[in-house]
Amino acid sequence: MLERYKPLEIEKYWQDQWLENQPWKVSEDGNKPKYYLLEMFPYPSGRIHMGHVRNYSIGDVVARFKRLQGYNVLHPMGWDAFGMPAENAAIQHGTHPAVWTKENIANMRTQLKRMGLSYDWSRELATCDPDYYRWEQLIFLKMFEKGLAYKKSAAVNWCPECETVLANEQVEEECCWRCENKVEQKELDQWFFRITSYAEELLEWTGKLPGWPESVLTMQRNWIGKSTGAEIEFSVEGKDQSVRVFTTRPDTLFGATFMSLAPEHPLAETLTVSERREEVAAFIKKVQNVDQIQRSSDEYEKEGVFTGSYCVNPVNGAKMPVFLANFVLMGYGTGAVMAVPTHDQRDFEFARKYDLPMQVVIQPEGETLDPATMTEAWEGPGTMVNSGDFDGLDNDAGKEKVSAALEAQGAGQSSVNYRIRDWLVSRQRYWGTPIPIIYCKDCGAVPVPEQDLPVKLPIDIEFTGEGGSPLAKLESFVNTPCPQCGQPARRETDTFDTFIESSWYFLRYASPHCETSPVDQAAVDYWLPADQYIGGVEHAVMHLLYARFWTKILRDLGMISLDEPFENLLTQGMVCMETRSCPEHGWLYPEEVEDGRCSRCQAEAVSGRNEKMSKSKKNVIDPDGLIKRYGADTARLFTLFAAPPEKDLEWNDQGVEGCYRFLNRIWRLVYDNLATIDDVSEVDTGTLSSAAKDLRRLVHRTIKKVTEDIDGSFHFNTAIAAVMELVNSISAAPDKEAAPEVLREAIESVVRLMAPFVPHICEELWQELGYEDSLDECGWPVWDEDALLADTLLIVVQVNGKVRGKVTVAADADKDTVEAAALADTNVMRFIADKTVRKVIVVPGRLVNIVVG
RNA sequence: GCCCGGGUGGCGGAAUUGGUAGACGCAAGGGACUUAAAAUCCCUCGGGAGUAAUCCUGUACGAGUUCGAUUCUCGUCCCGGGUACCA
Repeated sequence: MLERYKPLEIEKYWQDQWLENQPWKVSEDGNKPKYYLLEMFPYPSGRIHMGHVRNYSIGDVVARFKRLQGYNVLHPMGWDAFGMPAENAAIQHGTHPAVWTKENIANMRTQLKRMGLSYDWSRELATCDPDYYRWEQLIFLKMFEKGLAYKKSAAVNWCPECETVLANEQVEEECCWRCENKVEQKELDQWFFRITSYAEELLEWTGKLPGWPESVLTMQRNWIGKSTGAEIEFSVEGKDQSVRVFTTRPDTLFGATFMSLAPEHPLAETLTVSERREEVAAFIKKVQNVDQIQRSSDEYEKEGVFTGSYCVNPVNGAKMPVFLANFVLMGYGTGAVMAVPTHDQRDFEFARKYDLPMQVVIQPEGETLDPATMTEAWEGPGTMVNSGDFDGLDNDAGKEKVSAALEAQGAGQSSVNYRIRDWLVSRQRYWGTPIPIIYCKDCGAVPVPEQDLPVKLPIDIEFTGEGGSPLAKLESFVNTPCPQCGQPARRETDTFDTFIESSWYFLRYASPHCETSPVDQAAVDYWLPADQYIGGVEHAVMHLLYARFWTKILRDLGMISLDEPFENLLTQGMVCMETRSCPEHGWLYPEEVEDGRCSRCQAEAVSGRNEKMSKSKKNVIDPDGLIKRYGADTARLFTLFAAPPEKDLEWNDQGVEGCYRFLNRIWRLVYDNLATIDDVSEVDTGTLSSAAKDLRRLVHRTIKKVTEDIDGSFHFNTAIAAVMELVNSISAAPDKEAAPEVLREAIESVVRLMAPFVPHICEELWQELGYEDSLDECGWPVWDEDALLADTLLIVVQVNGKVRGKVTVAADADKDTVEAAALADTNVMRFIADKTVRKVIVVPGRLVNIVVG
């Protein structure tokens, strides 16, 4: 055995072994329980970053741990390969997105292998591969057939200078990121998925996912945003038209004094009288330039414009002026609200500004509201007043009563509304899955016949970042005969949102090479649901909701029988770091800062916020340097030890050295004791000295702690700390050579317990300890309950809640004995001597609190 | 704005179900070994008082519940994530 730990040599040896033997290649096996461990697959941005190292180190611990526990573990890896950065690289550097992506995948695959992650690489997939996206196109066609995919008009960010659609991220302070021109909103015909049809089921199942963090479930519930209320129809005075509103407060209907419509509302134009047309048009234009987040914010100045038309309140015949208002969003409800200024704060502000009438219809208990003196709306509960037959009712009961009355009258009914909107999946970009639709001027939108799939993304294409969608300019792609009538037609040139690929890749892993359908049902039945999904908390809503949605879609298409894809979810925190910038050169990489100055111009580097490591802000650490210097085991250990997984990890590279030192300590522990423990008998628990018993107790307590820290809570940092303590104690253990069999058990336990975290060094040491089989073969250590028990316990003694002493008692001492020992402690006696003992609280095995006064 | 998290020494973090605040590691200081350096080992390490025993104080801030609060409740401040075309 070598005296020194040489990580790079060891890691190369074991990685070569793993490459050759593929020990983690799995198939369906009825003899073992299955365990599907899934980590969110990466976008191939170029190089792995610390977030990946963290995510995949966490996952690998669990995968290796479960394997050691005897599970048949599926642990796959792939690439979320479509997306905007590839196209940006093409525009900026002239590299084709396909080439750029392929190179990145090759690089990152090498990097992941260098980390010693236990993947079944035979299942690797890349979403930009036609063998993958062809199935997505098929699923889309089936959805189209069932009406779950449909087209409608929706707004996009449009840069008039570049003549291109911009993603939200490409809009900086309302301007295009490339040419800095003002961005406009433009209406386009786009494809949608009817996720709203699944809103109720998606919501209901949030109550049936006990393995998910409550915070994620709450976020999803709020995102779906179910609210119950009523839809009410208001006829327009003097016209054969009506405005439908959704309200959660039908109980306030008698207080509705005007109407507010979204500026985009289809009736906005027809309801505008000719003399107000100019003013209204100017207002609509102004609102269109403001984004929705700003529009719905509380601080945003509420503004509106009168259309000149009036509605009639169906319950009291009141004449209600119709306004367009900037805070009403077309995307929510019906895009129109009945305004009740007395009981809705936004309506209140609006009414005060435009001097509109107010009528109190809910009186809170013990108060009398008067519109003349009110300074804000009363949104709380109360008794209904000024509401005809409903006067005197509790407003909560009134909600249903009013809805019922409206229904009888034919002017409305109770209704449920969701905040969630249908999923817009069209993207006016190149690097994505082509949408398999052909437009014929006679037949309309015609699906590409199944046998013609996949519609392959053409490769011979130019990138300028200007002039609209690149695919639309490629005549050879666009022009194609109509599959129905044969006359010349045009292909859809939009591509799919890349969130679609990540909504079903975890199903494809079960049968990644299936050539007859998206998934092999038997394989999905065996492997799914994923027992554990691990990924960044930033995906709490969108990705995780879309993945749940598509699982249900595939179920309803009869392709799988699965309601939910992920049994347990671990959302890891982000890896954050301070950003730094130079006034001259913009964002700076850490290696571009020397002594707080920009390495290029020597200007002082400005420290920015601490935020998620991201390439665009250059606050990233390249894990490669770490691995080259210390090895993969140290890199893994450090990310696992630095913080518990669900917490954000603030990067600081000082702790790395300590982890490397710890691995050296383990190495030396084996090296120094190898001769002593070379040939020993079994532990005989009957004849152990008290020192040997103490060591053995700590060994078994550590096994228990590490097992529970990994299995229950993923608290790897405390698991590792426990092994560190064990190593310290073994080194310091008195007279350990006297019981070499206990020493051997202790040292072997250290190696076995660390194996999921730092596999290379542990395999190597396991071999040095004389084992020929891999650690994988010997299973996870089991603790001996009898070895855990101690003879004595340390009990803390408090007086009035403050620690005043500690006493040691026999482990089986009864309450009275413990109490007596506590009262007899000399320091404790000082504090109770001249006082009356009022109460003594004894917490068995822990503490005694003496209350005096 | 809205929704979801978080805030503990110089730093990362630990603390079972409300029961010794600061485990483990880093950094720092002191010492041993060495011609020297590296490596390793030993000691100190929240703040304050004290020779010491020990005492006071301390978990973002302000209240509350409790024999006892980092933990539970209410309010405030600050930081991070998401906000539907970044992935």
